[in-house]
Amino acid sequence: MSDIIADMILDMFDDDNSTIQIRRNDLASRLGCVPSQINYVITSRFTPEQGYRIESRRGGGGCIYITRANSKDSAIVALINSVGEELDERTARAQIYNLNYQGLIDERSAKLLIAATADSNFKGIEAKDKNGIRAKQFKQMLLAYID
Amino acid sequence: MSDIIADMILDMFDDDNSTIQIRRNDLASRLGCVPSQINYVITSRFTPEQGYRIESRRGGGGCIYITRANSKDSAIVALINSVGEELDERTARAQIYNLNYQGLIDERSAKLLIAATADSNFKGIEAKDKNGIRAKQFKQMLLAYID
DNA sequence: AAAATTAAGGTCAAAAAAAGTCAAAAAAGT
DNA sequence: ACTTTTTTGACTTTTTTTGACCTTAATTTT
Repeated sequence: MSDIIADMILDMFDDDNSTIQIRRNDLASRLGCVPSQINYVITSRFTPEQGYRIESRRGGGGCIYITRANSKDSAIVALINSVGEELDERTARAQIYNLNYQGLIDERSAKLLIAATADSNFKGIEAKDKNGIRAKQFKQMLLAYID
Repeated sequence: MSDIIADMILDMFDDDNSTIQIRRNDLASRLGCVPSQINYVITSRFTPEQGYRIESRRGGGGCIYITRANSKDSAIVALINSVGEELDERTARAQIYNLNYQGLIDERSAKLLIAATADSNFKGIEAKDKNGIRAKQFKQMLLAYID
């Protein structure tokens, strides 16, 4: 079942269309599965490591957006994969510096990334938590950059 | 529906026109919604924090005025100062959207800000902590932007 | 001029419409 | 047998929609 759901989602992408929109309940009832299975599929197979970014809105008219990185951005996706679950400030800085040096991101974005990942934003937060948040944000921001 | 209403309102603004006027009942019946939904949209999406000011007159000939703040340079600084110690995802989003709409930040930066402030980055973190981190990051990122 | 009527907009809370979470049970691999 | 992945469903949270009732202002009637 999960494969079918994943295929269905993949089929919704077409070449010029890097973002799709799904209604969770619709899709679930069309496929005859419970709605939460859609979440399962999304969280297990449409991860940042695979080059996908998820956004959603609850409430009336709500839906789930899935954005896919396109193939020319493979360098950034590769970097995302190298990050793992945690990321410290030093490493983040180095990566950002490098991305900018290689011309993969512009200077302003590099500045925003540096600002976001600075340790001073996380005062009082346990190391494990902050490095986890930083890793997630770093990946999300890079994905946002490329779409 | 609420999106349609919001768009309709946004469309009424043009460059030299920072105040618009709407007749609540008119707009509601034109769009086929109940009048109070107009209030809902206004209070949820045209808040002072987002740079809008609302005035209205009841009674015969009454109407609602919406004024958009058009402070140019120091607008970002003003916004930074208006953000307190905590910031939730929803408010962040609204502010980012507005900054971009008013041309104070570019689209890519808006995307990076949205990505950084997304709630999904903070799974498992206590509300107070995450809103604190978000507030700090938001301010730091905006400061980095205007550098 | 006062009273009544009509024409606005305002408020608030309940109901509905989504999506999210989490953990237990089931199935599939190894 | 044990481990990982999938399936399910009960419960939560967020956001939107709707409607009944309230307040204010302008207009009309007495």
